[in-house]
Amino acid sequence: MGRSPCCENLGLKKGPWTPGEDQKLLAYIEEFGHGSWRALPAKAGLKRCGKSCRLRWTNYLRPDIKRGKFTSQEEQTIIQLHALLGNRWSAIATHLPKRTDNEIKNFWNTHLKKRLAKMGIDPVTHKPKSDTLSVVDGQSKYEANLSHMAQWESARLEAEARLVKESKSRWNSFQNDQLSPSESAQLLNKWVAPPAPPLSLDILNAWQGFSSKPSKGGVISGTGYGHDLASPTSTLTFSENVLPIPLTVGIGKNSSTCDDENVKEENEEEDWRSCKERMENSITFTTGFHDMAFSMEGSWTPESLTTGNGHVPVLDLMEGFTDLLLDNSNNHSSSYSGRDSDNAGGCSGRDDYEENKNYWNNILNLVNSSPTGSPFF
DNA sequence: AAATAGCCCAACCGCGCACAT
DNA sequence: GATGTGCGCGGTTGGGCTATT
Repeated sequence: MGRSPCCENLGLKKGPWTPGEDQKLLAYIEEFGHGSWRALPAKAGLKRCGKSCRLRWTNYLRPDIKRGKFTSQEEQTIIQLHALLGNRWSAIATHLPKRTDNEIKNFWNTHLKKRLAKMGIDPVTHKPKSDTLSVVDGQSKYEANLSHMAQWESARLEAEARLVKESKSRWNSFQNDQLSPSESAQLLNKWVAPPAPPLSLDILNAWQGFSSKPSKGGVISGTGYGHDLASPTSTLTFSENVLPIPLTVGIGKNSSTCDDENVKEENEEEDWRSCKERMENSITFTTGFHDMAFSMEGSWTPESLTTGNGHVPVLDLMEGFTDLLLDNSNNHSSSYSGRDSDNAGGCSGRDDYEENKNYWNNILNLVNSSPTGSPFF
């Protein structure tokens, strides 16, 4: 609705923060908490708007910020989450402890995005820029399904992020209030009650259930989530364009077990061309979609995420994609030609299965170990 | 050594959501 | 229900730094 007027006030300082200003802000927040950002500058003796103070604190002064180079693990996480969530930096940041959304955004824009572009992949759609793949019914259906899944997880992650923030702010307020021990205990219980069963990706839970205990035709049991796919409250619109749809058939460094050694000498451009050719020739690309059996009205079951032969096309999509990127980031000019189009029964089918399992288990661990699980953090 | 280009990132801007009145 | 306020988010900018010419 209304625009915040705080920054329209004249006489407020803008631009880079001085060490003195940092010191004032830091000292004030350490002693009193930030409370109302709007009121903070006056109380702290700063000639800044509250918004500027909040930004300075959240992006720079906060003590729990990790600075410096992103690790390859962090890169991988960003790429994977971006493929799923798009530019929802705050949601992505909730799964990268000690990194700010701003930092992640900058890193994406200055590094990862360019890397994608260089490889001929549209960083927005995560599709090859010259998308020569024909759209068949099965694929369209699949894209729609995947879009729906991604929307779900996006909504969930947003909710998760909100929970985190609420918990944070309540804890701050709690700290600022002068309460008796019993009152404190009561409020603590109320505000930072033990979290409900860990929020995690339904898809991943489904996958975990699948990978740990394949069962026929049953919903995931024990997670508390697998059975409930009622519509999320989020009304966000998740563009299907952010989905990493066609990227990964036959790509990924881990698939190089079938590669000709000579191919490793090829440069990135050639790699991508080779990749595209293989995608275009792919058979599993379409059969995988046709065989996708899950219903958007029903539950996500381990079976619903797989094809008839137990292969998981959704996972292929993500896995090869991130591997490809990370591969490039590490200057490994290996080919990603490994997973042949007929790989359902090919040389790396079983490997793929294991890789995918590990891949998604890693993400699941990442998600489940996110700050949400901690009442205080 | 100077000029230019490109990179990087802190900070700003404007929008939209949630909530209060 | 309409309006105002506070806040958070994502996009963008601008200036410092480094590399290249």
